[in-house]
Amino acid sequence: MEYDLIKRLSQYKKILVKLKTMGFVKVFSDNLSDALGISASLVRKDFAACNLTGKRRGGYQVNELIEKLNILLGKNSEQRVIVVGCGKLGSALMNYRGFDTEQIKIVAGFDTNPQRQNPDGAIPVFPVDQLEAYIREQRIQVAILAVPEEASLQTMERLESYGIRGILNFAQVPMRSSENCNVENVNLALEVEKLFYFVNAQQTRLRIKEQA
Amino acid sequence: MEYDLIKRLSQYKKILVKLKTMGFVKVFSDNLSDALGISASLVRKDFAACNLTGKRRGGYQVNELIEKLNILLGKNSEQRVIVVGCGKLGSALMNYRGFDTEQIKIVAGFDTNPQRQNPDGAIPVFPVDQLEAYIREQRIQVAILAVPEEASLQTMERLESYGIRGILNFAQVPMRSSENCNVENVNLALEVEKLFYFVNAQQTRLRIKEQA
DNA sequence: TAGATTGTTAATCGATTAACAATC
DNA sequence: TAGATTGTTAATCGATTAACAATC
Repeated sequence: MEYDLIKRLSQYKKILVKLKTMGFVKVFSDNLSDALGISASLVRKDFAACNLTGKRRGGYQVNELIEKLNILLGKNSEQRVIVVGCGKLGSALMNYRGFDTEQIKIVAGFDTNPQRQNPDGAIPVFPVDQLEAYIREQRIQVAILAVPEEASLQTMERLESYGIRGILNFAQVPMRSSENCNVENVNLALEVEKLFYFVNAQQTRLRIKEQA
Repeated sequence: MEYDLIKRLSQYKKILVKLKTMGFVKVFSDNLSDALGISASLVRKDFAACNLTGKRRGGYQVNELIEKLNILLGKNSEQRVIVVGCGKLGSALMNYRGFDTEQIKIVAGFDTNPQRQNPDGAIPVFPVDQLEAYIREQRIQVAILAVPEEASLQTMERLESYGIRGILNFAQVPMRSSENCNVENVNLALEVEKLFYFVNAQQTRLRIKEQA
């Protein structure tokens, strides 16, 4: 999975920004490995894979790393995203504060329900039949999908055909990525299930210990 | 990561339930491997690891699998969860439809803001100072954390000290699991970042191709 | 019996870490 | 120069797959 690398790149960047505010000019692979709980080898390997070079004795330049990581992560252009499906979850995501710090900007929402539409809002919400025009005119590449389960497959296919290249999918049914369109599935129920599995497993283990 | 196994167990279960409604009585490892896009060996290995046995010629009993998977995933008792932080995201999660089908029940919310409190709602929202009493009295083990970044660390520590064993964390700062408490971090900004990385990477690749 | 599928062992693969020569 | 840190190669580890003997 190349996914882990991207995740780490993003983590490196966050730490580097913090270090910069603390006055750091250079960092060593050891510093970053400590902060992330991974080996220094992996840090160096990641950097090498991304053509981020350091000096054999002087470590890596913080400024240079941040700048290059921003380019790699596409942070130098604004990251415009639309939200399709503006029910409770969708509209919560439209106002999610966690996006602000990451140059991610929700530019519009779309919903079939006229009561949720509001073309004049701070973040406008349009009817779904304007999706295609909007995506093509504004050259939108990434969408967050928060429609009810029934509509998810059909909506996903429409988004792909309109030229969307990346989808963050909150529908209960996980979707697979296609050649043109990368899909990240966020399955909240599954995450909660994992937690209960661990809680149960832990208690079972304790019970076995007590018996022994 | 044992995480992948749990994820697959949950996926197996979902498929098996569907197959059951279609009248299936038994399944072969081949059927499940096709549905999940993994090898049949892995299916058999997963089942062996969970003491789910089949017959050398007759495959696995669908009913038996579902039942045992439900026990493993803790689905036979109701999975009660509280939501801490009932802003837009938190209250959207309280009403998230995707939990219903998985026996996950949001039993209460907690918020410091009196305007959001509503002890008599369908899902009551209490002041945060009632957290400890509620968790201990109701023996709550799992919490969803959707508080603003400033409050996340402190709230997490409180939850742990009150006996919470699993936390689904929506705060921007990822938290590490401790011995007693398992933390799953949902970092929405990171997910969106991944998508842009792929979109960019794909376009870069195309550009390079064109130049060649 | 012959055929099919499990359960399990060995092989493969990819990701991470350890080690160390190159070099600042 | 001596010492420290990178960049890279070899070793390790874990997860997945392939293969096949056991057996229904």
